[in-house]
Amino acid sequence: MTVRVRFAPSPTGYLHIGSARTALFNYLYARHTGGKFLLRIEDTDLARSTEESTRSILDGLDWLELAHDEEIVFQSDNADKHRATAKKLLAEGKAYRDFTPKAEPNDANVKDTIKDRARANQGEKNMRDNPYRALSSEESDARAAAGEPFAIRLKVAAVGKTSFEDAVYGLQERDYTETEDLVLLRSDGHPLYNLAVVCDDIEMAITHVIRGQDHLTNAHKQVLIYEALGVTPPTFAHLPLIMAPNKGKLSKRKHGEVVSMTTYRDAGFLAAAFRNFLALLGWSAGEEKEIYSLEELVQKFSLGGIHRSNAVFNFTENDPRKWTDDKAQWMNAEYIRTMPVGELLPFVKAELKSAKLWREEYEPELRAVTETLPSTAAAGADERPESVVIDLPEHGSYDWFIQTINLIRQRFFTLKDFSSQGRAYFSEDYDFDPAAIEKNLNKFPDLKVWLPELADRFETEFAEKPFSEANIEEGVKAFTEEKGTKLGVIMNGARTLLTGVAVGPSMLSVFEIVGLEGTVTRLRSQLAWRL
RNA sequence: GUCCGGUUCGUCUAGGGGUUAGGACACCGCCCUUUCACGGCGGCAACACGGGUUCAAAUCCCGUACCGGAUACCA
Repeated sequence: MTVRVRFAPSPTGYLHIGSARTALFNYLYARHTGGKFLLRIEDTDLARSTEESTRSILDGLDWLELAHDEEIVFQSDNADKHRATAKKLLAEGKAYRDFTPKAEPNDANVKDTIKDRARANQGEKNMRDNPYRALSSEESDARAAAGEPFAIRLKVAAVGKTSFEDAVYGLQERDYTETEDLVLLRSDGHPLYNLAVVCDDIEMAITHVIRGQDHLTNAHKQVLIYEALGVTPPTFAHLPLIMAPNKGKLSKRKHGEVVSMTTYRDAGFLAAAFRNFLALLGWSAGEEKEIYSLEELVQKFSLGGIHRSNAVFNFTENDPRKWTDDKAQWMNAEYIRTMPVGELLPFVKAELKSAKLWREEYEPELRAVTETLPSTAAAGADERPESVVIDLPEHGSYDWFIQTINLIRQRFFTLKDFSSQGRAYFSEDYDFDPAAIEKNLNKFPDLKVWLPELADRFETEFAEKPFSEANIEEGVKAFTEEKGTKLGVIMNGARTLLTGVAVGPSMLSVFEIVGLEGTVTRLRSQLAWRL
């Protein structure tokens, strides 16, 4: 039988990290088994569901590149079928009408109210004491015909237990006395979650239900409905939860943006890196390896590798450096630094475009995506050259662009860095970091004269000679000796003027990448000095 | 309360009767170096607790503690 799984979010907010992982695991399982990955929007809670939220969830899945098969199912479209199913169970005597007036909704702290009620019922609560359970069908029909409102509840047997084999948590058993006669249909005719899920899963021919562990007890209720319907339940696989650093609930309200997928997209994360990170939160292939391509994840994924214990998504509020999980940040940096540059290029292009730094000269990118480019191969490559600049491509050309990206990405963490820290490589209009000025320029006032002087030297010296690393090094060293200063003073001063920041690749590479003309102009510029 | 689940470095985790308890991130140190958030090398750091079974327990069993989930005419 072909595996069919589904991701079934309720559209009451953006795609958060927990749902994203659930979606990913469903996707991986489907691809691993050659099955189908379906999407169902559980929008039956009219009050809370929004179209905007649906769109945002779709955006998130799209960003993570978790493409679904077949048409999206909107649960609200199936309400009639759900009602029909409830009525069928009623007709068969497997459910009954409950004429108890609907309890007052206490919106305030529903959760607490429920808990208090449950605690109050402790010990002696008989789940089968509903007076309408035993009402004769004649009387029930009569009261319904008279227009008396009623909910439809499933008639759960008095003795016995539900049981199923969870693919993650193993054999799960629950005594009937722990489960009340659950409501299938509200008195206003609105079908309830457990009914809707079972009906839809049957209709969609779902074979494996992979979802959060918070649904474990729902699974028992759903098994009851499957049994009443005479349908074999699917295989359940419940996932451990992702918790906040204090091991409490990770919530949108309390933790805000860190839990939203769009945050990561907007912060310059690569979907591949985030997927990789997510996959390792609650699942492991049982080997000492961290970087997995999507293909490898698909190939190695198994329900058996899913953990039973919750995982903490670790971050520190109010610490800009640790605004999100360290490992996620590292993973992203690792991808940016080591993935084939051809694969990275489209993302860099998008980033530069949005920062208005993209030039048509960089364009012939098709070649890049298909060809393997100079060194810095895939993740796991044994060596990372300090500089990958090999020759002197025309400044601003396509080849120059590739080499520049390859050079600067070695110290980058996100795609955003290409347009912020890397701005000076693509534009003459870049800012100077005051700390860099202080550290590399102000401390050595002589540089105000020396650097323009160096520019003159470069201009004459490289009129004929190629402006290449070896030659530059020779020139700068001679200049340094003449001035009786240290190489670092000149280099770091130049770095600040040329790039605006105090950190970056080897200065020789920077000179070469910026080019003779740019270097000369920037060394002569007094812009930074005025700050 | 009751039911269900969980507990290995700060975090993600490997290991499921005999291991110096492994890796990754983070942190710290050293090296490289013109800078650095790159890279290299190294360090710190964990089996929740108590019983039992066994020649031998992180690993199996029981209990306790703690954490989480569930409890609804929400999804």
